[in-house]
Amino acid sequence: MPHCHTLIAQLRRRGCRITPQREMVIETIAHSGRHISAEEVYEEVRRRAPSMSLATVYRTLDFLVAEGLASKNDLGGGRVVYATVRHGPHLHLVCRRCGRVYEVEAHSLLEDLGRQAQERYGFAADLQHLSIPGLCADCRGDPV
Amino acid sequence: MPHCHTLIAQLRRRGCRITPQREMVIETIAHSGRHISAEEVYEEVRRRAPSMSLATVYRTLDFLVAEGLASKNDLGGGRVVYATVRHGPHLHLVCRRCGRVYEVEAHSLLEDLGRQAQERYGFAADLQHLSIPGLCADCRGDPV
DNA sequence: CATCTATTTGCAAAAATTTTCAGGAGGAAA
DNA sequence: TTTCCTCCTGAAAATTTTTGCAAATAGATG
Repeated sequence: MPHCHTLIAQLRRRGCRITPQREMVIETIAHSGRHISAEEVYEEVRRRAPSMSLATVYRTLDFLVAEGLASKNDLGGGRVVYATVRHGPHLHLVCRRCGRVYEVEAHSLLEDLGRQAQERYGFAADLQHLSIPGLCADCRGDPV
Repeated sequence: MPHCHTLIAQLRRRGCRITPQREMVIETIAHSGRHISAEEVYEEVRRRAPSMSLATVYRTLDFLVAEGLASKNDLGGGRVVYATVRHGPHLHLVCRRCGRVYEVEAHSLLEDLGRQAQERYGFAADLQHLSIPGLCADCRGDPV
């Protein structure tokens, strides 16, 4: 089953309304297979439905994030991207100087972190696309 | 030495220019002792310097984040807050449903995570104000 | 299939954030 | 202290994101 269908099925199961607009946004993010900006989603969706408004794209993206089916990552410099939750937990190491994003595998520590958050605070952490700011190797060597 | 002086001294050491505007923004965040929005910083700063522009507040905040002296946290629902890096590493567990933010102590796992990022990827993670999205205990019990 | 109602949408206006650009000033060097 | 160069600032414009509201509609029910 395609990824977008899985997501839509989940929403149905929760009793959320599935509108053509929502489907298109979901399909667009899911099919892109990468992190994509609101503007890109909008452009893509407009090809199929020129009447679709940008506001709806934003609202749908927020909706998906609130439902835990998509992640929102602020990469700095006005770059805000979304992606569906799909792969296993992994990290985005976002360099606060050059803005590069290093996507790295989740290791056991991440899982431990999630387990601890659950056990200690009853908090179900979304670790699918966790962003961590910092300084990358290149920028550390070039501090000025 | 007051916290804001420490921050300013660090910037000087790095060769950054210290302007009155930057000092005021730094003092405002540092003295607030909490997470504060750009708008709040602006209002506070304007009392002392009515000519200060909002654009400068935004630029200065971005600058501080890029320098690693402040953190920027998107709490969802249009709430974006800043804080100076001060305490040891700690987590913000941000509920994606109700928006509440639970500030919890850093545990050893967080330090391990930072160490691994450093060792494996040469990435110096900022763990002072790490935000993790998820679902809080209350909202898990009330999924609809 | 027709009806009903809470949700969702599009549009337009508002709010938030970033950029542009012409001065203005921090601070290194003389 | 004065000069100079680069970076910083204010103001306005541009861009991005959110919101209010009337109209439209998904999905439950009869």
